[in-house]
Amino acid sequence: MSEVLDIQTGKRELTKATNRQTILNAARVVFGELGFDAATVRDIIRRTNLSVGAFYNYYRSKEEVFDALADDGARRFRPILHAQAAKATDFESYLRAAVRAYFDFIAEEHSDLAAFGMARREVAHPRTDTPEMMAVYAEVRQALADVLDRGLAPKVDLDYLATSCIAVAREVGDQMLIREHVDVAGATEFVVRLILGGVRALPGAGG
Amino acid sequence: MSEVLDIQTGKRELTKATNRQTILNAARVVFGELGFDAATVRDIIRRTNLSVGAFYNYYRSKEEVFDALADDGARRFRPILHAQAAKATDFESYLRAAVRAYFDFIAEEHSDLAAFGMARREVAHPRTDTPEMMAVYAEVRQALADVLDRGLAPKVDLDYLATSCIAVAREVGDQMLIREHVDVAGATEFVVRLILGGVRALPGAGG
Amino acid sequence: MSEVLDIQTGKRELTKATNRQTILNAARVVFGELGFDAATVRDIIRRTNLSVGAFYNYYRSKEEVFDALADDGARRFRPILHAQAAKATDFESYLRAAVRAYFDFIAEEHSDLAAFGMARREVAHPRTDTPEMMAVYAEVRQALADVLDRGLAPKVDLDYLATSCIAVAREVGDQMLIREHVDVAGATEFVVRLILGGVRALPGAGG
Amino acid sequence: MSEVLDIQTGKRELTKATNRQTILNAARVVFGELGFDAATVRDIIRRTNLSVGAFYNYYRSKEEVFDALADDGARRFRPILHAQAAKATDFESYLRAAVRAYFDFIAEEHSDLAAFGMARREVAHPRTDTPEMMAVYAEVRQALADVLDRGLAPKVDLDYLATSCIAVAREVGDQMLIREHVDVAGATEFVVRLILGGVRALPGAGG
DNA sequence: AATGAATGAGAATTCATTCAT
DNA sequence: AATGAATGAATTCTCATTCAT
Repeated sequence: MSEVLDIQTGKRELTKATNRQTILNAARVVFGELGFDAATVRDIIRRTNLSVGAFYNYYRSKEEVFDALADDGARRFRPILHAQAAKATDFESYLRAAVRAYFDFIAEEHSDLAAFGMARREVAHPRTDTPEMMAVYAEVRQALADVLDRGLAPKVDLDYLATSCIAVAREVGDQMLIREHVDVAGATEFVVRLILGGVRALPGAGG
Repeated sequence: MSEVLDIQTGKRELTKATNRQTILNAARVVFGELGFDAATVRDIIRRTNLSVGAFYNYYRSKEEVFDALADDGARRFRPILHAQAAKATDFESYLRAAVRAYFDFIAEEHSDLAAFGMARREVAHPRTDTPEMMAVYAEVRQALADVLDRGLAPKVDLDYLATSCIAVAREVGDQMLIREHVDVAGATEFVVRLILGGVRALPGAGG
Repeated sequence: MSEVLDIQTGKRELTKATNRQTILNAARVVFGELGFDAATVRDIIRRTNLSVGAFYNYYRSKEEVFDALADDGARRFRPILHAQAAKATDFESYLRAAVRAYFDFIAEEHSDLAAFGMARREVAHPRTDTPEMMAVYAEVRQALADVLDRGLAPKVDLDYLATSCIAVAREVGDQMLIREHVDVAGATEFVVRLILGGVRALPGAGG
Repeated sequence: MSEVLDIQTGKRELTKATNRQTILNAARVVFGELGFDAATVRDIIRRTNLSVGAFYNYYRSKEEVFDALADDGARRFRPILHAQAAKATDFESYLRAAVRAYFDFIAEEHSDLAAFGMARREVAHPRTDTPEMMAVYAEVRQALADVLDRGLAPKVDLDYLATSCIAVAREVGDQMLIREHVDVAGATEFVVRLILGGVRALPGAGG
């Protein structure tokens, strides 16, 4: 009987995990399309087979899914980023690895969503920041700051630079995803060259 | 009768044009603080001497003020941008002029808002973009794209580049405004060098 | 024109006052029938010509109407009670005056409601305490305690006695209202005799 | 299988009857604390080892537990009351016996609840009546009415009187329970004297 | 025009009850 | 029987927009 229970419990647990993820996926799309404020809980559950009540079985509030989304993204991306960072020997290799990891991450994310039959629609008042991505930005920002902090002359404005790198990666990443053929390698190369060239041109930079 | 009222109340009756502008100013502040969704019409009129009813005499909807604000920004910024562009002789001088114009614009905007005594309150999910600024981004993006289109080797990915330039200017601009001393010249220099250096490093770029 | 405005304003103010009272009256009935928890805002506004929105124009929450109701009752009954108390020379005359005032008050209240075409229905889980009445009880309790405090031997348990008097007046009052012919004089006489006789029989009481 | 479970878990499986009682006990506490409306089924089962599903195996609805609780109280109290009534020879002895039995009952009930470690939390609109106690009131009311009906002159208003007696017993009972030292004898004496004295003073009463 | 109360659709959230396991 | 996730109607409250004055 305990075996039977295990199987039953196993099914239950599986369903629960699946539902949690289903809601999270739907929320990612909806927040991405509409932004936090405009997105309603009903918008989210409409994209699932679940009921309003089920939503609240899994998340205590709209805010909580939002946060869970951020956690989810950060949790999945952080190890990837760290692994790449460990292998890097200089700024260029770090930058290339980080950007590549980020583009791979969002490309995979993107195709996951696409597999769900979800197309990113254009919206009247665009808010493309998923909390997930915001968490990823924070990660990248910190890592960049760490590396830049060690390798660059003190005259470089670190905040400006970190923020610029993030911004470029983010925007080019979005552009990349919009295109028919998602070319991760090409986008990575573009960003790396642009940033490296730019950094070398900054006053006080080693180059 | 309005004359009678003027005399009685002792203050000049606001003209129609003035009222439109009053609402627009209030809306700029409120949308900047709360974003489109969270901002309510009552939030806006609370910052004026007008009534909800008056709001709807001047604008047909909340959305319409939002759009009007965007138009207003674009309309005010376009001549500035064009004037700078006219003086520019090469990509560097154009870039510097455009970025400088943009930073001047947002710095002025910023001090206007500050003059309203706005203590930017904590907001759950902060939105710093007024529709006005968003419109300005669009202007700059277009101008940059035009110039880049003419001046660069065909191999450069124009979308990526324009997008990157805007992103950098926008993010550095936000950083600049956050700081105690708003240093337009310094921020401009940073952005120009970064982008120029980066562009030169791109494959197919002239040099 | 100011005259016109006055009239208009006058009408406006009148409507507002009327609406406030309308909601209060409806709330009195609904809370009386269903109790605070079971009563819904929609139950209340259903008994008026107003909309949900109007409810929230006048009261910020369900709780606020509840409190307003208590205030209203206390505010209207307190002066009546005090006037009667002032004329009283001994415990009997005070008691009679107070009980009479209370019965007059609830009888009038009752006929007001009846005039609105509202009949007190029986309910599954009876909650007859209107916040209004609760406030009145508090008033009476205090007054009784004051009088008893002065006139009775210290051995009498004041809390028990005050509470008992209130309870008797309250319950007999409810019975009185249920009957076809509302006989305020008869009910008053019953209560006064019962309590007076009872008090004299208590140990330590003067009688 | 339940045997297997018993052995495995090391505790005796609760029988159906026990479960019913467990739920009833939990419900008594919860309804006492929160009242019918505010109490949720989950509040009730949270105080047991059972599940929501089990709740509905034993009772068809929240309302049904409420009623069962009332039945339970009435059923437990009726024999006590009747036993006392049997011994009574006149109105005074009956009254004393009935009041005493009632106070004993609620005192016991009260200490049961206290034994649950219940720190009667602050509740917005406190409800001290369990349905059980309400049923007991009804019992007493009926018994009193029966006796009064036989023993008093026809001029006495029976409804008023029965209602008054109940009201006094109920309120004094509540007061009694609030106090540090629960003095059943003292409270009984107070109520009996008050009512007896009062009854004798009524017009048409024998005394 | 200006006013601000009225409207009511729609949002987030709760909870009694059902039902698959 | 027991379990607890799923359901969705119902609740409180908000706010863009309308409209009588």
